[in-house]
Amino acid sequence: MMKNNITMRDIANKLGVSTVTVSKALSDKEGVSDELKLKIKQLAAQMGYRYNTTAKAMKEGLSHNIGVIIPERFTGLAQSFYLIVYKQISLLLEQAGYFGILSILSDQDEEQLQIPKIYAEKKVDGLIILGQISKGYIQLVQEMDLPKVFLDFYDEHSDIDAIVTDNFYGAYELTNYLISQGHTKIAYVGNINSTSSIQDRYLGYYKSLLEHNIKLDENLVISDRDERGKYIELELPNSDLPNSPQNMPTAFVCNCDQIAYLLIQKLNSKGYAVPKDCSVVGFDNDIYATIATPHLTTMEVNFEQMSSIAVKYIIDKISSPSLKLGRVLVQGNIIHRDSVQNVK
Amino acid sequence: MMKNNITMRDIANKLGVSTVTVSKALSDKEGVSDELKLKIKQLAAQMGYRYNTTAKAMKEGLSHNIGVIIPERFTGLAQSFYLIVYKQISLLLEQAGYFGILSILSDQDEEQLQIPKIYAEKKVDGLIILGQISKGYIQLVQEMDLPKVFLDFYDEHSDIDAIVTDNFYGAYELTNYLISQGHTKIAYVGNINSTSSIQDRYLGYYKSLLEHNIKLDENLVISDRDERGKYIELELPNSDLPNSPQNMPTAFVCNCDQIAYLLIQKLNSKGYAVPKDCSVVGFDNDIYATIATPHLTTMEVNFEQMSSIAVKYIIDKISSPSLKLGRVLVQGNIIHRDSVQNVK
DNA sequence: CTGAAAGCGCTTACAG
DNA sequence: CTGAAAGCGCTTACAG
Repeated sequence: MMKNNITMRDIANKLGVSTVTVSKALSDKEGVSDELKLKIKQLAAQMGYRYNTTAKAMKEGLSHNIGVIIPERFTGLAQSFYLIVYKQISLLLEQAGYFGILSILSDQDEEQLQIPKIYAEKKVDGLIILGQISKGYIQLVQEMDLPKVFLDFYDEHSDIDAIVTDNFYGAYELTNYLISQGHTKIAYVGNINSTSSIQDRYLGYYKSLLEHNIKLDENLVISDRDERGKYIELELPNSDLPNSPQNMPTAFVCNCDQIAYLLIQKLNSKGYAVPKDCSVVGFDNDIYATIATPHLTTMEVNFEQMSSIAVKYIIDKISSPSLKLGRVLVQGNIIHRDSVQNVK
Repeated sequence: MMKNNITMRDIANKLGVSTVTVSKALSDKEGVSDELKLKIKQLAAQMGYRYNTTAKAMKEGLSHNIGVIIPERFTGLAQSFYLIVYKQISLLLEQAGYFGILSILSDQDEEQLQIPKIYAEKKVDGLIILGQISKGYIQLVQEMDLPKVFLDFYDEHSDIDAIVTDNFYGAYELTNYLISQGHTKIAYVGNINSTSSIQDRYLGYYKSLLEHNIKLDENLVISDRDERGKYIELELPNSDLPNSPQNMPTAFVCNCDQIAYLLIQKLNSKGYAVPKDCSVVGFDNDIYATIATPHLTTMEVNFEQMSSIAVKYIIDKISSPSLKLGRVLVQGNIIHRDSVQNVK
């Protein structure tokens, strides 16, 4: 293959200087006269010189790439939210002089504990894991010899640093808000054994009930997905008795906007209007929040801040491996829309 | 910074052989006895050796990265479709031994003809440009010294290879279908000067009209966005006369599903029901197709095939720079749903 | 079957 | 202010 690469050597030869001088001039280091520096820069531009990052990487032993691993199940047409977060991360990385490499983790690779190529081939200096992975895979990641951080989930049994939205407090606030609007019979929708987020949101909901002396009713905890994360048909309490609204909750705390969206469809199909008959709140403030009719009152997750902390941390950790972050909780923000009715 | 890197040197030293032998053994090359080869592989695994791609990249002058440039305006919450395509591309690249680096092109960088970092720093061996860029930027890309391909748009004035869906034929088919259902007064929705896709879809619509001896009515060509791509309020024909349905088209060919979705809302707000009063077809089969009520009859774009051609081509082109692809048209596929009424 | 030498394009540490 | 030497971790071409 023909290559017409311009290197520092070429510039040096043309000017009768050494590559050392060219290197110093191009990176604005001391030890070259201003005059020569200018001449070198001009010639470089004129010759179409491009800096070879690979050589630098070789020298430093650092690729200046950060890997972002996302489990495939979180990247479908309907759930492209993490891809938007990835975009954000890649932008922030670039501003910091790094580049992101996306690695989609298939269900199969996750199950078979397949080591990601980006790690096995030393493609990256650090890893951001975006989206809950299995226990086994967490352990695999933990043994990897580079800085890593979990984003949007954590694991209580490993000490990998994690950045999550304040799920607990968010659901707590949302439930408090429903109660302030006069609701007392409030359901929670989500499989509370499937991810740490869903579980923590559930606990926040529960805390709010406790504080208001409302007894937790297990019949009002409605699962939304199987253990593999696949959505299942929602079962309304008393769904076999469509005409007994007195047994229905007056409000639903959904673990995410998409489920809130699906729940509303289900409620409508059973003859319940939202928010007239039932109030519904979501979580995430993603695209489903404004696709739903009515638009959802929900908890906005501050992904920009979360991404920004993740990027800053992972880069800092490359130069200071002893850095510890622990578990960072990023506060969300209630967005008031039209899915909650005041029943006082 | 402490580094505990295992290199081929370390393995070689432990075994009292040369790095050449280790290199050959690990990459299954000839010239090492099977016995020694096995011993080397075992020791490598045991020592936790990871292959250093950067060294290989240095040697070959090839990074084994492919850059994917997406203009920022195509990556919003509501339009994350290209990010899903990016995911697909990154998966295909990984299968082929490459990695994708996403580079989001901001409006500002596009306007100021800022050279992408991934190019200036020789981070990538090839470039996939996903989504229409400005004329000026096309020229900048054209001058770049590496293989590149346009995905989902093309430019008639440059000879960069391009892979697009068959917009022309797709809109032609969709319009034919509407006519077969008895429609004759058919509008087109889209700014026909904004992108090659919208323009070609318009021309396909027009060809169908011509073939059926239906006169093109310029009042039925409705713009949907300004020259910067920002959506504008849709103006229905005769929208000032809400009660004169006799002047309304009975069908609308929309340049994309999102606009079809917005159009339906607009129609509803003016008192027109879809598909009872007006039929609507979309294009893309993206998330808006099933968010809309009714669900849209639309043209499914075969992005999997398009991505796969793009990846294959760019990789082939790295080893055979003289390769030419021209403009590849990938056929779409009509998806029949509920937004078209037979009016015969 | 095995290995010494050279080189990919930079940078660092040192000498002048 | 300027540059010769060495080295980052591999691979290729050649010699034995």
